Amino acid sequence: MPVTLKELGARARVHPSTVSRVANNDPSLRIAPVTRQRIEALLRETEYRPNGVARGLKLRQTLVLAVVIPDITNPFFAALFRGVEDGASPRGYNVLLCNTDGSPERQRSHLQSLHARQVDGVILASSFLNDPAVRWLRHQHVPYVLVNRYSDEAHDPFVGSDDVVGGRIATAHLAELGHRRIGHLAGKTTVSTGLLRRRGYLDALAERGLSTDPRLVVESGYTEEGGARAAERLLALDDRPTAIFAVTDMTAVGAFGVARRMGMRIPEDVAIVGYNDIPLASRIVPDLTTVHVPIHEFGSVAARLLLEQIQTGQPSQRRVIFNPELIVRGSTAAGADRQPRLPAAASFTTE
Amino acid sequence: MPVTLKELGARARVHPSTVSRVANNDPSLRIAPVTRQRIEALLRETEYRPNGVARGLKLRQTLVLAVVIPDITNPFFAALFRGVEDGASPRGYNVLLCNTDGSPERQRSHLQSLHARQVDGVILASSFLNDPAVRWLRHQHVPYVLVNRYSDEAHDPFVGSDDVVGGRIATAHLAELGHRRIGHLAGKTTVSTGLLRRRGYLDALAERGLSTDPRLVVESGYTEEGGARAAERLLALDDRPTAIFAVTDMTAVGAFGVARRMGMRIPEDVAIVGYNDIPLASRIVPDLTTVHVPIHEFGSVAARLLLEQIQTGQPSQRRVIFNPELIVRGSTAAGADRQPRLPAAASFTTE
DNA sequence: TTGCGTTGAACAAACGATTGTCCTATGTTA
DNA sequence: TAACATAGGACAATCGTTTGTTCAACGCAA
Repeated sequence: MPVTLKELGARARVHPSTVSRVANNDPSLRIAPVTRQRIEALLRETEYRPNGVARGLKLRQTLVLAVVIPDITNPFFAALFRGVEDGASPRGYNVLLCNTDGSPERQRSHLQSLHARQVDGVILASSFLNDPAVRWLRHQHVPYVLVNRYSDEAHDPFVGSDDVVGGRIATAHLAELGHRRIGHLAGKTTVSTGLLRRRGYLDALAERGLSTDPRLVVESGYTEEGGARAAERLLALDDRPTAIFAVTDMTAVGAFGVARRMGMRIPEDVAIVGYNDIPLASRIVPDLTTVHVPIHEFGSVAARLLLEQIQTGQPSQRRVIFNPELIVRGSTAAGADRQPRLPAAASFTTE
Repeated sequence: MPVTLKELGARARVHPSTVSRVANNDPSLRIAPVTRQRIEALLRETEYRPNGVARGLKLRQTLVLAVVIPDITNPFFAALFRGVEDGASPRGYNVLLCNTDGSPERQRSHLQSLHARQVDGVILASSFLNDPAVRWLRHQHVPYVLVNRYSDEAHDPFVGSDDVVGGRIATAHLAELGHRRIGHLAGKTTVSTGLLRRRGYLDALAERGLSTDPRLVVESGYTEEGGARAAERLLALDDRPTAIFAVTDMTAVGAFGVARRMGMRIPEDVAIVGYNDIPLASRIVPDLTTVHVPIHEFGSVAARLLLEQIQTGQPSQRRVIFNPELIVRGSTAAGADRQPRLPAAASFTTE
């Protein structure tokens, strides 16, 4: 058992509250220097650390945040988590991690549990459009920040990229290369990234007067497996696309596997573009053309926004939107120069 | 503010303790059916959830575990974490995640913070040989399980693979292929995996009477970057190795990059074997021959061992050692059949 | 009517820390 | 010398639950 204030009080022959005041350097405490030294010696000797649970109960602050994501084995979320921890840890916070596997039910149950645990705030990267769980957080006055996906436009603090622009530049790139039939692995329409990147895709096609054959847009979800299933459908079409824009890098990786199994060459038989620029994207062969977003910063900025709300006690509505940036690699350009990407200027807008 | 027992007591016109007993279904409670129903209705209506912090203080159990690892962006640790969460979450536990980046100082500071927070147990996958932090955990009576790396042979509950055997089969494989000069990216001698896999490497060479040129063994650490630096040294030798056994897949990936930059072909100019069989291993080109271990199970078994200790209140010394298994892929065998790996029988020994 | 067993709860003491208030002894000033 | 400051801490309430103990009221038997 760790030592308590009561024990220390007994050993120093003072009241526990006095030990507490010395430990916390309470300026309102007037104390004889000799007594203070006796107590301080004892604190050092016993390596006293206040019981965080008791402290949490009294102060109503646990110094714990939570990150809720679909799946930590997806490199995107691993990088995101690091960003959060790197932002929160120096301020004395520890971070809980909850995986939902994309299930609203598991998400809800995790959030309830986190609320009962009195976590100081939640970073949610698994929200749906019009998500009742988000409304519930708001209603319970749990400080929170949405990341990557949002729920209700402009109502929640949010960190992410401009998905419409991202979807557009990805698709435009394929069009510029001369592709006329461009398929889309579209995530889910119940998720903002799915809806918006698809919108960007459609915008780019419309701007160029290209066909928007509905069969070229297939819901894929966000897993490699889902990407594979959707890519199979796309590539099984009679008039199959010569290029594919995948809603995320992991779905693109799923498509890679399918194309390879079908004996198709990338990019000669089918060009592929992903989204997010996870580390894996530059290591597969051919390396993946993708839309770069600053994943680690998503996390650290979200942590900052969350801590701000916690400190002020005020819910915020700040939205930090990063500009996505196309990274051209081998999956679209056969002999693509392998130019090293310059570190992006921290270009973003905040509203 | 969530509703409290006191408020509910007032509303139901009973003492808060009575509400608590109804909520917890205390069998020692004798209560009039009508009163019980009134309280139960109120509990449902308000969706009462006991304050976890207060509960933790009283019950001395927080239902929080912690996982301490070097870096979650390393896919090995991401899979490990999923295993832990999948084992712990169904039992009502939440899991804190702490990254140390391999720094003993950060590890120590995280463990102290976790202890002050009264976490119920710790899963530690970043320990060193003879680690003072592990002794400290033992001394503080914090339930813990070491994973992948151990600190003091046979003293701690542990889940991992037989690293000597793993190192041996990896090296033996290269020797069987005819390689005479086999290099080793050796991790760190301060870490059990580094020491033991190196021992396996040396054993395999000795058994075949092959040279054990000390220049062929280079400390690499466990990051991709570290693997790259070490591989550079190895491949810069006049009589450079024709094959390399890397202590982990990530160091092998570092070596891949270097070999590629030096214009060497894998496996023709240099064959490479990794360790762990992370998902990435089968996706790079050529795909990586490696030593398979059940990463997700490492995590879930560790969670089980930890919860056992917590329930019994007794520290355990159980060690679960999985048999590693060689997966031959393209990084050692030019035309390697791409045979799908059969799911490994759950072969392991427990001591 | 007294006594006793039940029923149906209330009471109170923790868990460990924080913090506003109060108290006593010692000086100091008028 | 009386009144008053001040120094140096002690006291006690509180955060929300849990759980051993107590207690009033009632019914029933002797």
